[in-house]
Amino acid sequence: MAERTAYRTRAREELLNYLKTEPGRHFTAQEIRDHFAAENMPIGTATIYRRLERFVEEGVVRKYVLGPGERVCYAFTEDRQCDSHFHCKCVVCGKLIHMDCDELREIQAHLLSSHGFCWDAAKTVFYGTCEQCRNE
Amino acid sequence: MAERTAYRTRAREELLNYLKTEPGRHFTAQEIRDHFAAENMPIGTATIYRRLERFVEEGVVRKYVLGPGERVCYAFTEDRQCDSHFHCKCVVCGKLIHMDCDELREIQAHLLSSHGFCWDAAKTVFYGTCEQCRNE
DNA sequence: TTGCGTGCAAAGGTTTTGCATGGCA
DNA sequence: TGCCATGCAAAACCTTTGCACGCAA
Repeated sequence: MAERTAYRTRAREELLNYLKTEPGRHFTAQEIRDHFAAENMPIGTATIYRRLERFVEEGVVRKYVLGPGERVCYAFTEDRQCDSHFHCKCVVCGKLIHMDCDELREIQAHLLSSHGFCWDAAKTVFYGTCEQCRNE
Repeated sequence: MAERTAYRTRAREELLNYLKTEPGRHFTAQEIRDHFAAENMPIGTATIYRRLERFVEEGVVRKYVLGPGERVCYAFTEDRQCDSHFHCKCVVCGKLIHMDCDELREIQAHLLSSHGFCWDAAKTVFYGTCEQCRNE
């Protein structure tokens, strides 16, 4: 497998730094584009998509969809072993909650051993209502 | 809430019948369009999207995304009484697995009590791979 | 100097919308 | 007859691609 030399460019650095400001948070391509445009140092759309895709290949960033009709988004992966990280989305306010939960990890094992289903946590989003919205 | 009268039209009937031929299987809008075009009784794209969306509202059809960059797709929901159990969708073969599982129910309680998140099982789908597909 | 990375613009593909017509109740 | 549903075409959107230039190594 031919390994290309990775160049350290402005766009590359800025982009990754931005994602790193909130590890685990999901950014859409547009959010990223708007951010840099607002900072008066725009990055081309094509570059954003291409770079993000490269980051995904390199395993530095993860790619998600949060629901039908939702856009693809990207998040900086703190740890490589991120399959144990779960997502809950509030259907009322739209908030996305990141959750690190041992019980859920056990369930993952249970689904596999007892039901034969290998659940991919990275692809799954729990829909429901968050505490705040429930209190309103 | 004003309830609109549902008209029985050709497109509506045909569309639903087609989805019913394989309950649980997910169809993309294009697959559907191509199917009817091939049968020499085309249905307009807009109609397909609009109808499907209505079916989703009515709870007859479910809407899915199978992964980042994948298209939205739709599947006929066999039973209406799906609140009491859980759904796993195989991203390889598309099979929808209905699951009655006490451990999952416990997790539901755990999410609520420990994380404050009220998970709606009817809206959530576990994505992963089924046993059969994993063995191939 | 080499060739990867970037930016712009254009293309591609999917989904939505507007509007006139058709068809069910 | 009164509306909802449909079809067509165009628009809106998001993402990808082509190409020339810039820049890191």
